[in-house]
Amino acid sequence: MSFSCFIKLFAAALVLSLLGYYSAGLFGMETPAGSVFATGLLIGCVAGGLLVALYPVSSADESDTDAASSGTSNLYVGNLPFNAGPDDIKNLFAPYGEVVDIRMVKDRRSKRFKGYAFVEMNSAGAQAAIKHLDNNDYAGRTLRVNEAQKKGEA
DNA sequence: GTTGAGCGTT
Repeated sequence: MSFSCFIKLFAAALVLSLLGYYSAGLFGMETPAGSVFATGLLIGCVAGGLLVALYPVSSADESDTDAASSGTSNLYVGNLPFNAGPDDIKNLFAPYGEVVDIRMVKDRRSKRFKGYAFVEMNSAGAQAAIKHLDNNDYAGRTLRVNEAQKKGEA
């Protein structure tokens, strides 16, 4: 979420700075290219800041309505192989429901995967995933899939 | 490139 938001901000700033650069060129300004690009960067930063100030409202509203309509719940997924990635988890849970979010827990210090993750998906799919994936063999290990205890979402 | 029970991070 935060990463995609940051990427969007960065992309918006970049695009708008280029826009400012070309618009300055359209005005026929004969200023040095460096200052023109600097002005474009300034415009891009201001516009990007405004965009980010407006963006979370609509985004939160959309996600809230989506979460409320689908009824998401998070699952605790443990005993995962260390070489598993978000795509593997997504592929595991995708057949049972709509996977909204995947958070892989890694060690805060070493940034390494700790072997368990949290998957947020719609409640029906969550129950189906628990029924089908819990205590099942995956890559030589017994998968643990249960409802998460904390950080629950309404 | 390391590890193996575990309910978390921005």
